[in-house]
Amino acid sequence: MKSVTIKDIAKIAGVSYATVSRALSNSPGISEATRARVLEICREQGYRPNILARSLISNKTNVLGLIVPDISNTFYAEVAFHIETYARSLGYNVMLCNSLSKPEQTAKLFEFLVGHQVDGMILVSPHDDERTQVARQLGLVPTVIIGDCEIADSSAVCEASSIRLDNFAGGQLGTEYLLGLGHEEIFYVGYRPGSMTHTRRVSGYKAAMKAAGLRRHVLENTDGSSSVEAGLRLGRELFRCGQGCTAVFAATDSVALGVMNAADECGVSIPGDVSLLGFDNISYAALPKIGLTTIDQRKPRLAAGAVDLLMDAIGHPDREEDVRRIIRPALVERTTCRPR
Amino acid sequence: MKSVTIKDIAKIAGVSYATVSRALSNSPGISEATRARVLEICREQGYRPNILARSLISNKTNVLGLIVPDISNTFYAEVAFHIETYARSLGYNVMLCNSLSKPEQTAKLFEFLVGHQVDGMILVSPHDDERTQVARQLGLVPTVIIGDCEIADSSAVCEASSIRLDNFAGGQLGTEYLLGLGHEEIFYVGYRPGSMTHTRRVSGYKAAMKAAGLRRHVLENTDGSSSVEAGLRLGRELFRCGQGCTAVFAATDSVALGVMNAADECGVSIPGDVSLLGFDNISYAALPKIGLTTIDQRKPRLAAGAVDLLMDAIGHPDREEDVRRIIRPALVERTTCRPR
DNA sequence: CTGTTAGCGCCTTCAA
DNA sequence: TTGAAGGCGCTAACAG
Repeated sequence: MKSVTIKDIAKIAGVSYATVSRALSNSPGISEATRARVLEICREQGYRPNILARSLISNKTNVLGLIVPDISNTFYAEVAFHIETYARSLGYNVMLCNSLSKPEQTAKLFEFLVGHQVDGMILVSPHDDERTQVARQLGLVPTVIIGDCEIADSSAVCEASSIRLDNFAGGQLGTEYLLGLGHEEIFYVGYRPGSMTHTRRVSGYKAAMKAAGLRRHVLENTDGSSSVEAGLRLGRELFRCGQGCTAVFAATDSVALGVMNAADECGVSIPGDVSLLGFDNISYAALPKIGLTTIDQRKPRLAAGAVDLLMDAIGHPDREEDVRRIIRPALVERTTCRPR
Repeated sequence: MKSVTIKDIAKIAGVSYATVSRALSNSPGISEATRARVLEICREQGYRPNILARSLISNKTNVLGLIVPDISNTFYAEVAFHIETYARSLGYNVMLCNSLSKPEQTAKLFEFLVGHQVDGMILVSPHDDERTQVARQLGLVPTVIIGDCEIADSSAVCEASSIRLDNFAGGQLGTEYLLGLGHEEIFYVGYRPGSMTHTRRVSGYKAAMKAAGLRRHVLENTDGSSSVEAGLRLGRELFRCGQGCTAVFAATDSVALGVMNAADECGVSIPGDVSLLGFDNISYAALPKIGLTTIDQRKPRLAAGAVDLLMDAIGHPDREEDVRRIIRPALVERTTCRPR
């Protein structure tokens, strides 16, 4: 497994290291003859450049760090896929890490990636305390955050560019859609306090309901995270004491899935008795048996936007300003909503 | 963004580079006093080691390359998650790449990762031609393949250790389960020729059917890959010309999902009229509304096994033998199968 | 056009 | 206990 270096090639070709280096990097100032000969020898010997050594000099690795909570969650997996694909097309490679949404773990990973000299970092983080934790490290390397940059219940703001969906508009859009269908008793289920994302979504819902002169009903989820189980619990609660609800706007698709399950249990038909609207458009939502109508997070755009922002930040390391990109949400109609 | 180096620290502390290096690496032969002082200065200055430079000397990066077809596919995402988590616990980081199952892309990625001096490589590849492509590169770095190592329709074998599910046993196990439920007209749907994995699965099915003295029915999928759409097409074909089938054994869960959908369309009840068994146990299968009974791929074990094999290969680079680990399949009972 | 030299950031002998 | 010097693989001046 001993790898052949530029020196070995030089020796065989009977030239200096520098000449070999020139031949490899397409530098000018070398005759076609020697270049061809050197390249040929490289091929024969199975030479492959040591990218590390190269990076050490150029001070550029062409590697981006990417931290997501959990790659086995389809939402993050899709975002990661798009980031990787797009970054690669721009000549960058991605080093992916799972933070498990643990602040200390995130900080460690950040540290590690910086040590690895990544050219930039993308942090996907829906947890406010995670971002609070890395806040002080943000100056170390150009960073883009996917998600909210503000921290709920505080005035802190991360010093990094960011891109996110307009969650307020999403909450509004979804609510107005249900309103347009003739629903009036619309319940917002699964609001998770302490998350800026959730706070914005529910605000959109409230604003739309208020504008329509209707009563707002919010079921809070006090779990640490949104899950099918949380949705199931909340759904049971809702359907058991059936309060005349005709439509449910779930805080996330996972929660919606749980609500669906609860509806089955309680003999509530969706969309016969109750319409159900999700938020995120995770891939499960599109499954034939699910067919969840939902608000799309526009993952490809989110991913591409984040990479673009990062490229920009890398290109202008001295610029002292951050930019926030906010994407307009879109409604994906499937089969879980019906006019009243 | 200028990073502080060991030299800067040395200058400030008024010692030599070497002393700083010793302080950082816990080497013996340095007084506690200076060590403490140096470390303190490092903290103050925000020093962080350049892992690249370190790797250049040690000839070890503590990075593993991981190539999967597509991380947005939940199956690979889960495997990747387990690999990353386990590898990290062993002090390794993972560099993840999506091959899109394109042989040339895979070869390029392999090349890149080798150039990056990864200590080892894990290749998840269900496509025979992809492995054919990288076969010649396998000697460059310790490699473990997750999946079949043999190539269908050829006698070629990859020179690398490998780990995979016992697909033959899985085919058998599933078939025997359906048999035990009293089914006799069992159709194997979605066999994809040219894939060793599929070939093994269908062989298991055939063997079990033969042993029971029953007729085998195999519906081939001539698409390049297994998908919900392929399953939908095959399911329609099957249910339209209803040949007395009472149970379907789908080649993969994705195919099973498509079959479910086709059943809905054709007014066939699952499991009322027809039992449905999948293969893989992707996360969709566990969703309440799906509840697919299936053969589990045991992803955590697959992942851990692959990493263990790789660690072993890295530890013994001169060993000239490959090992094949084959995992026993397990049945996951949910709600899509019923006694006849 | 080609070779020599220095150095990227770090570690590791070998002396002192 | 500490310092000086060499080198990992490669690039980038500067000479020749």
